[in-house]
Amino acid sequence: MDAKAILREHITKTISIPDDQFDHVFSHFKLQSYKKGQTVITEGTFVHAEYFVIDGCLKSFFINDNLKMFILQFAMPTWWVSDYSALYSGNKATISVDCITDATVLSLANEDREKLCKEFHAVEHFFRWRTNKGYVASQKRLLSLMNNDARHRYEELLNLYPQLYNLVPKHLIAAYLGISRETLSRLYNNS
Amino acid sequence: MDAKAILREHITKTISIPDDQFDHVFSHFKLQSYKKGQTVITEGTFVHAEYFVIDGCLKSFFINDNLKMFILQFAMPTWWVSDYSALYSGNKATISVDCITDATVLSLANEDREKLCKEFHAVEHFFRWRTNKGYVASQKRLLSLMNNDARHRYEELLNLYPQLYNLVPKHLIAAYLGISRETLSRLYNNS
DNA sequence: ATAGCTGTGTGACCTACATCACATTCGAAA
DNA sequence: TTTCGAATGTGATGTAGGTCACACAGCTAT
Repeated sequence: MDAKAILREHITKTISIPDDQFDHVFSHFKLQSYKKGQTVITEGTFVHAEYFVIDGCLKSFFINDNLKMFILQFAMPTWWVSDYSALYSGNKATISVDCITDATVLSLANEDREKLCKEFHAVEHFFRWRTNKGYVASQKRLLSLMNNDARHRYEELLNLYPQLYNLVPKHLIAAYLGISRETLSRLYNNS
Repeated sequence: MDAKAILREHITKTISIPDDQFDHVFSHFKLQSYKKGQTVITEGTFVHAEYFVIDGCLKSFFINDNLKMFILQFAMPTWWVSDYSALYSGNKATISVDCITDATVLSLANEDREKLCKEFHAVEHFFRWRTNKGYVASQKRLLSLMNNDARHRYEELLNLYPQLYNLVPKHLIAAYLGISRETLSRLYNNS
């Protein structure tokens, strides 16, 4: 299935949209390929677009003053990723996005999204629901972080995304869970 | 300023809307008063509405198996609060909402919000942006929870919402920060 | 093949915070 | 004004997870 079909299928889970309208919408997306390790959004620079993942795996992450990394999101196919705080506000990025594997994405510029939302009520509806889901997921993760210990969160993550176990280096999983790589290593080895 | 004017002012920060349209929108809201301690959403029951705070302070919270409480949000005037996970999905609530002080809110039923979003493109736009902001705030809090220690998060909270210090009992602030009330007490005494 | 880098395991030790127990203060109701 | 419960302070002690240090395995590029 090509990028266009994947996006179409993704969108039509939330709204229905006639072919010609979708063609118009799709014309605003740009297909981009990245190599493993390449950076898509760099902390400290302006953010112009958000990205819909077609293939591969990206991460959005924050690096604190002690150079410790925290991962906000692993972005798998059909997920959206960006620094939304920076994108919506027009400020410089505080988080970065890069590629854990070779990746193909569809990029959508901020002003194109806003233009499309204005043109088509249904597109606005789609993006409202996409963010709704993101918001709910983020709240869930907040609760889990406060409520559950590291082992519990680790099992939760692997249940939700079994692919991650083989796809993503363990120290990145630790950075997502909010624990050190050593603690993660001990979690699944010593009992 | 009455409830209608407060809502109008709140909405027109994001969209512009003619008087007659706003009147129609407003007619779907129901003004409700609660006493301190009253419950607005009860865990385990179905959720039908979301709430726009006119006056007072509410909290949305989760209680785990050990009866430990975690606060997701303090809802102050012009904030929205509900169990959005339950509201959007139609499932029973996993979090509760109650009143820290006497409170006045405008309730908006889920199907009325969806109806209004369908009727007026601008209303859909408004709700998209409201959720955008919530999503960004939630991500920020996630990062802070992973990145910063308790003292840092405490100061962050008080900077952002100085009113909370006098308005809200300390053990609730602790439940928001994800620490025990004892630890919070030690934070600002034995400094 | 060798060098070098990235990822991972593991021991020793440290620390922020939790938990438990009890004392104290304060505000609201009787 | 007394009483009672909710909120808060504080000491003693426990523990999950962090940090540091070092070992070693497996790629990749020369």
